[in-house]
Amino acid sequence: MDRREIAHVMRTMGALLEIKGEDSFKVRAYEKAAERLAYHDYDLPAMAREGRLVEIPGIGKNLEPKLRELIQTGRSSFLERLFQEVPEGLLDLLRVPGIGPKTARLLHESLGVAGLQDLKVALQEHRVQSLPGLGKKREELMEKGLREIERYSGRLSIGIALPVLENLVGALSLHGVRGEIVGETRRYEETVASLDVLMQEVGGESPASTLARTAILPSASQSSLEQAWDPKDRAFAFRTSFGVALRLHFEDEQAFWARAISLTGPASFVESLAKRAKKKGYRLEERGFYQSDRLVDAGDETGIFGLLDMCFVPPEARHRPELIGLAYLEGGEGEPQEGCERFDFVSTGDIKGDLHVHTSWSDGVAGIEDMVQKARSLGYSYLAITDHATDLKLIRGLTPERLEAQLAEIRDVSRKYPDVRVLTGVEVDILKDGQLYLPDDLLSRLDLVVASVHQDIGDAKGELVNRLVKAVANPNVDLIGHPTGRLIGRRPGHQAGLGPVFEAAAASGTALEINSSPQRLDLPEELAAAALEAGATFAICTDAHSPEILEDMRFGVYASARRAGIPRDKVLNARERPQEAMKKGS
DNA sequence: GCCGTTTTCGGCCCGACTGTTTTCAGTCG
Repeated sequence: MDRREIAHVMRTMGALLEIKGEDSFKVRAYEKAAERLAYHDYDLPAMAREGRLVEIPGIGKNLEPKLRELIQTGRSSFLERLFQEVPEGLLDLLRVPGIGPKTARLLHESLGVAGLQDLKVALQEHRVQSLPGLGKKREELMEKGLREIERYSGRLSIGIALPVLENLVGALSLHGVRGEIVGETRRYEETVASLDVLMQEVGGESPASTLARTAILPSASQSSLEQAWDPKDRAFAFRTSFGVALRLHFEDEQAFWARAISLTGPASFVESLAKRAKKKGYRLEERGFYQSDRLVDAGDETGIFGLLDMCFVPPEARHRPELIGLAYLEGGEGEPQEGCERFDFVSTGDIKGDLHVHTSWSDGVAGIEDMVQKARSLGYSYLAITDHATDLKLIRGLTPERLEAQLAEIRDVSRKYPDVRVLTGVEVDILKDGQLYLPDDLLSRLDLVVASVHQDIGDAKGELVNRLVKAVANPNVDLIGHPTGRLIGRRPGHQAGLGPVFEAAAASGTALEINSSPQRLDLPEELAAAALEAGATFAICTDAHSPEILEDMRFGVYASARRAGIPRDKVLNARERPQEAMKKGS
C-alpha cells in the first residue's frame, strides 16, 4: 500500500469520526497523522515490524496499532467498524459547501440521505429547507456546490495519482519488470478516473506470476490475482482506497509502445496518429505498429513518431488537435526531434526559483532556513519568501511590525547561503474594495509582492474582476496569486469574465500565477491559454507551506502551463536572474 | 488522539459570517 493511500485511509477515519460527532481535536489528530505520512517517506513496513511507528510525530499508542494493521495487511478493522456506523456516502457530503459534519449527520438521520445522489433528490424535492437551522439559501448553496462536485466525482487528483504510480513503477523496476505510466496520468490531466500502468510481459511467466513475484500488492493472493485478470483487456483491475481503479495492463516487448500510445490516448489523438500511419504506409493498431503485416521495431515511442515524419508530441499536448497538426514534418527527413521547437514549452528544468512560498511566520510549518535549504537542494537560484499579510484571524499574518522583523531574519539567512538569492516578499490580501492590506510604501521596499484574493471569495458584490484589475494596476504588485480562487472539486472559483484582468496584466507587466498546488492548478489550462493569447506573462509557483511541497512545481508546469502551450520566455521564474523575475528590478 | 509536561491532565487553530433565529449553531477561510 502506497503511503499516500495509507494517509488517505487515515484521513477517511478522521472524517468518519467527525460525522460521528467526536471531539474535533481527536479528528485533527487523524488528519495530522495523515498529513505526516503523506509527505514523509518513512520505511513503514520496517518500522511496523520493529514497533517503531510511535517514533513518527503524531503517531501515539492509539494510532500505532491501526497504522500497523494497515501497513501489514492493507486493511483496517477500525475503518470497517466505522463504516458500519457511518455510511460511506456521507463522506462525499462533507465536500458539499454548506455541509459540515453536523449537517451531514442531520441529513442522514432525518431524511435518510446517505450520499450525493440522495442529496440531489432531497434538494430537488426541497426537503432540505424544512430541516431545523437550514433554509432556502442553504439549499441553493448546496445545489450549486453539488454540480461542481459531480463533475469530479470518481476522480483522483493528479497530485496523488502521479506519485502513487511513480512509486509503483519504481517498485516494479527493482524486480526487473518494466512499467510505464499511461492513461490520463501520463497526460497530466488535473484529475484522473483510473490509475493505469503498462507492464511488459516477462517471457515464460504469466502476468499473475509476474505480479505476485514483484509483491507490489502485498495483500493479493495468486488466486485473487487470477480473478482480477481480464483476458480481453489483457489487464488486471483492482479497487483502491482512493475510489478509482488501478489497472495494470500487460503487453509483450514488440507491441509495447504501440499499446502505450493507445493507452495514453486520448482517443482522438490515437485516431489521427493511425490515419497518419496509414498515409505513410504503416498501420498503427492497439497491439502493434505494422508495415505490410510485419511488426516494425521502432525502438520506442519516439521512434514511431519519427517513422511517421512527426515531432514527438508530448503526452500533455495530445488532447489539442491543433498541436497535432504542428507535429507533421512534411518532406521532412532526418532528425525530426531537432526540428520541433514548436513544442518548446516551459519545462521543469527551466524553473530557476519559486516566487510564492510560506513559512512559520504565517501559516507555513517550516522556518525560512528550511525552505531555503530545500530550494538549494532543488538547484534553484532564488526563492521569494511571501508570507500572508491578511486580517484573517486564523492565519497569523504579517503586520508591518512583524514584516520588519522577518526582513531582518531573511537578511541573516541570506548571508548564510550566498548561492541562493532569498527575495523578500509578501502575499498581501486584496481587500473587498480592491485595496491591498499593506500600505504602498511598505510594499515598495520588498523584492516581490504577490497579491491574492482570500476575502469575499464568493464575490457578494460582483466586484471581483474590478478588484483584480485594481491590484494588477498597482505598480508594487508583481504577481497575482491563484487568480480564480478555485479549489478543484470543491469550489469552481471565478473562471468567467477574467479577460479584462488578463489584458490589464499584459499591459502592466504584472505576472499571473500558475499555482502548482494539485488542489488549485490556478490558472487552469484553458485560462492560462487565454491569458497567453492576451499577452500576459506568468509565474509558476508552488504556494508551498512546507519544504516538501516545493517539489510540486511540476504539476503547475505540466498540468497547466505545458498543456496550455506556454513557452519559457513567458515565465518569470524561468529567467536566470532574480532581478529579471521581478518587475521592478532590484 | 497526541504531546509535554509544573508526569497524569490541559492545550491543541480563531473568529466572522450566515441564515436562521429570538440568542446562536454551524460552516468556513
